Amino acid sequence: MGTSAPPAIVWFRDDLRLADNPALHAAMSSKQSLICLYVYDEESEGLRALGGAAKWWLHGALFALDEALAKKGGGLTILRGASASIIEAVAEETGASAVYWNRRYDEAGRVIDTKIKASLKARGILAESFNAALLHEPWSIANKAKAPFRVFSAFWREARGQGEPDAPLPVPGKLSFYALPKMLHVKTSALADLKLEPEKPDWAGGLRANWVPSEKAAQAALAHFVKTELKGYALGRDRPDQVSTSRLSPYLRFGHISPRQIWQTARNAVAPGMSEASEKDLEKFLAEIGWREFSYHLLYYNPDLARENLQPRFDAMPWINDTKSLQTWQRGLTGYPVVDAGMRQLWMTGWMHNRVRMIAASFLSKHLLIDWRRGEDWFWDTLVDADPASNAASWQWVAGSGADAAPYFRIFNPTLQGEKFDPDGAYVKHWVPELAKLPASVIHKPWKATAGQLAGAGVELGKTYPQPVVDHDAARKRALESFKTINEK
DNA sequence: TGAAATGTTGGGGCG
DNA sequence: ACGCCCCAACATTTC
Repeated sequence: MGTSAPPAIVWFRDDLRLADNPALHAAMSSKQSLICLYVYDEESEGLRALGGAAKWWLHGALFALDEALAKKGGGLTILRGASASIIEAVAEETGASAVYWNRRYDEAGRVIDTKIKASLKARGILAESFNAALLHEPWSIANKAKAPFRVFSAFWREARGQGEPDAPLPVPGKLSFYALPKMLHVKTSALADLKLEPEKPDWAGGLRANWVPSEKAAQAALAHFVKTELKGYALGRDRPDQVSTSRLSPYLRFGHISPRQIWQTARNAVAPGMSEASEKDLEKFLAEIGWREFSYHLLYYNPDLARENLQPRFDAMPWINDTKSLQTWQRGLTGYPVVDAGMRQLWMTGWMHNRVRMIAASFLSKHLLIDWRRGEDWFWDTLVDADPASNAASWQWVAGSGADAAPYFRIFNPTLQGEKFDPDGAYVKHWVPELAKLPASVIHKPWKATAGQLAGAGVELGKTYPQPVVDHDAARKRALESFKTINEK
């Protein structure tokens, strides 16, 4: 209900949850009535436009957040345009005395937020920002020389050494909302007006079938994971043929869940007597949270992480960037089954198993010698968890251009990787159904199958399934030669 | 959070 | 019985 007391604005961004939301918590604690905003900003300079899959996710996420707020008697107001002018205008028109938000770490976002904070303060409006997305602020972890870390293991040792992260904030109880005046001059948008969902063609069927973008679904996924998959995670996490990873990545990306919540739940689950998961399983899982933290650390200190090689010598890398072979990769038609399975899983569901991400990324940047940035772009557009830090940092890691990267000569053999981590070929059979009848002994190398095996499986190489787009041995040698050219002093 | 090439060892076949 | 060769099997190094 509108009251004469000034309201407080809660500006939601990549923190689309009610629990453990410091900005929301601070606004509640102020005892003011709330205005909950989301600004869809395609105008401010430098912000990277969301990819297609992320837009689809955001649509569902905003719908779910609005519903959750409605249950508390309010709702989410969606606005469209440049963040600065919108936030300032809403504050002005409603007489809000405070604006609360949770921090973001991409450079364009930080620049925008800094300006808004200054401008609000200049008008006597309280502007406060919080950490909702990370266990550790990127600037709070430094090495002995007070410099940022460039190596994960050292980073993570220091982070762990700082003690346990803060406990998450509780789910908020009663909220009181401010009734926005109907005459608000800032135009509000209906969710549908944002056109976040694909129309023609509607390619999102597989996404809908696999994901529920909400805070509630995030908590359910976490509970399910610690109950059934955490045990054995240390090994199981590498098996794309099994459901053994948490699949929390898109929930983290949009802030349906926080790393603090994940940390606490996983830790409590491994408390004595609570679970058969071992300390090792837990540490492996927490280290994955650690990689995300490290990625944000890298992004904060290297704002161009998605564009610039962390190792400048890679600027001279003789990439080939052949459009045709890029397309075989994007479409899952490289002729290497485990690569194709991964790329099709990505296209169909907006997500790919992490082990297969590494294999597919290695294949693009090494076997095809295509600039990792083309791959990063494709993942950005197709992943529901496309994250400004993790996506860029992981691509640089695989390509070898990262600070703490896999050495360039570490080239995955897609056949061996497939045989090792998808031993029965179940993952390939599911995502590359035209190979489903091949015996497991050749499923990762159909070009080595006998004529009888191929005929028996209804496979005709070059017709029903492609011949390998490159020869592994030759491609490997070519990659090593290319690397040599940038490695000479 | 590799794979391939090269080196070493030891058992077994065989003259 | 012995030396020689072959080659797994494993270890090391190289990319």
